[in-house]
Amino acid sequence: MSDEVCQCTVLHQDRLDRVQAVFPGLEDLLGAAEVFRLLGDPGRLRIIQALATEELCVCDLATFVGASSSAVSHQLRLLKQARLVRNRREGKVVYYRLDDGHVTAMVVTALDHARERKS
Amino acid sequence: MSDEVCQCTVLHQDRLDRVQAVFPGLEDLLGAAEVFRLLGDPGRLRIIQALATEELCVCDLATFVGASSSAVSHQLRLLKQARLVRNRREGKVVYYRLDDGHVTAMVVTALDHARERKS
DNA sequence: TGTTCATTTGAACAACTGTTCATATTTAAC
DNA sequence: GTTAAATATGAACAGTTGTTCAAATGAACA
Repeated sequence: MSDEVCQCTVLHQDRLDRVQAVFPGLEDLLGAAEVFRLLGDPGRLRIIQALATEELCVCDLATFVGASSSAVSHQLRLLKQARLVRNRREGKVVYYRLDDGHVTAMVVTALDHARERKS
Repeated sequence: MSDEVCQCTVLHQDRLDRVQAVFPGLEDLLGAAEVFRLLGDPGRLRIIQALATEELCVCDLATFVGASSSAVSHQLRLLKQARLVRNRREGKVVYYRLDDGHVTAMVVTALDHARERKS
């Protein structure tokens, strides 16, 4: 987005003031956007949804979403960086699970929205 | 993602069966992913966050996020298609607001996550 | 040590996304 | 009708993203 400003005369400055007053920190907002961005890919969301039910290894996930383990591993790395998933190693196998309940809550809400607003 | 399958011998078929059992419809999952994708852009999320507080017109939003009204209008069209925002026209001005409470709930949760997991 | 398997990582490439710019609408006021 | 203002839309372009492919870890076991 650029820094261009429209030359409207009907700007509602009072409303913008109220919006500014409750605006979260920019850092937090960017963090939230990053979480949403990661959940916004169908493949990753399928991974997340699977992990909401069971702890699974990379191979399980690759089979489940029908992708290469390399692709899944790349995605899991991103999800881990954003603290959406945790992992533990057991021998050669690495198991992944959701990091906390925030993710599940958001997925449930998004599914509700999608179901109610079906066109 | 391709259709490649890994040749693991330690697949946990029982776990995958349980995951499959509770899996939502593919259509719903794609809808949820689309919602997340739209929330995943910082500019759009800022728009959403502003609309969570006040009903605003395109010019207000353009000023607030520091973008052209054209750019904002493009984004609002996407948000409207996904039923995330509604609009009403009053003369030359079009006012936008959130469509329902789902969005606010997800944003609050994502902000919580971002705040708790700050590295 | 050498081998095998699960996973990870890096680079490159195709596909997608958001902005810009120019051009339409739509409505109100003259 | 004309003009002006707010918003919308289409095409094109730059930046980003996800996958693939090849190569590299890390761990068990003979």
